[in-house]
Amino acid sequence: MGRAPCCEKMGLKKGPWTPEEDQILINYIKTNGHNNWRALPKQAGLLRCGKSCRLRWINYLRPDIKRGNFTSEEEETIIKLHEMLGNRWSAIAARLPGRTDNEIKNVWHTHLKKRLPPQEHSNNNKNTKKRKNNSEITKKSNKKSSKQKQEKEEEEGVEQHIKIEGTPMSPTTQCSSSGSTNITNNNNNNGGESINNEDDGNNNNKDDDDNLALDEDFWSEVLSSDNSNDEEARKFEDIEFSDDLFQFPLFSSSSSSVACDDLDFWYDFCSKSLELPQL
DNA sequence: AACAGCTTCAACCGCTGTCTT
DNA sequence: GAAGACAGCGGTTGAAGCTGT
Repeated sequence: MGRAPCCEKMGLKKGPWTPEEDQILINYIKTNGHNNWRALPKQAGLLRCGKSCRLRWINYLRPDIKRGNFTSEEEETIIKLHEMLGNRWSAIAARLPGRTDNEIKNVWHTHLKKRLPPQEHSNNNKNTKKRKNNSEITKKSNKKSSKQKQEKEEEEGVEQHIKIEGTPMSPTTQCSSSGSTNITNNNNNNGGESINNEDDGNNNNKDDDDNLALDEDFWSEVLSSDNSNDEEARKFEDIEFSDDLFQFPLFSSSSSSVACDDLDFWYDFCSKSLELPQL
C-alpha cells in the first residue's frame, strides 16, 4: 500500500499552529467543509499537510470541543471505558461528547493511569494489541472483516451496558436538573442509535461531512462532524450521571468474564476513591 | 533568583483500514 | 484481485510551563 508523502518532503510547515493559521482553517472549513483533507491546505492557502489540518481541527478548532479540566465523572467514565475497550481512544472519545481522543489519551497517561494498580493498566493493553495482531489476518480477509464486525459488536455491547443503565458519560453541563426519568425512553426512541455514533462518525463521516459542508448553520451543528449531534447533546443534558454507572451489568452480571475478573478491583477502587458507601 | 527535574499537552509519525480505479 | 490514495488511529515526542530545592 502506498503511503502519502510526508509533509516535510513537500516543504510544508510543522510545529505549533499560529492564530492566523487557525483562523484560515476555521474560515475555510466554515465555508467549504472538509471533504478532502489532503486538498484542503492547498485550497485554503495553508502550508500544512492535510493530516496536520485534520488534527488541528479535530483536536482544537472544532466548535464543539469542550475545553478545560475533565470532571471526576468524565474521568471515571474514561476509566471504565478503558477497562472495556482498551486503548481505543477514539471509541472512548465517541462516548464523551466534546472530548477528543488525543485529549483523553493525554489525560489517561498523565492522570488516570496512575490511579490504577500497575497490573491493571498493563492488562488494559490487551485490546490495543488486537489491532496489530489482527492486521495480517485482516489484510487477507474480506474488506468487511470479521474483526471489524467483532469490534462493532463489542462496542455495541458497551452501548448496551450504557443504554440499559441509562447513564452514559457525563458532559460537564449535564448534571443540571432534570433527573433521569426518561432515560429509557430516550434510548428506545432512538432505536439502538442512541449513543453509538462512532460508526456514523468515523466510518461514514464522509456523508456527514458532506452534509455539514452544505449546511448554512454550520456553527450551530455542534457535535455533528464525528461522534454526536445536537440531539445527542440535549439527550445527555437530560440524563443525570449517577452512581448507577457503577452498577453496570458488566460489573454485576455473569455475562462478561472480564467483568467478573475485575469486579473486586472496581469494588475496591470505587469504595476507596469514590466514597460510594452503597457499594 | 536560578537551576533541575517533572508534568502536561499539542503535534507529529508511522501504521492500518477502507475506498477507488 | 492488485495497487494507489486517503482518512483515521494510537503511540510517541518535545517544547513550554510548573514545582521543588
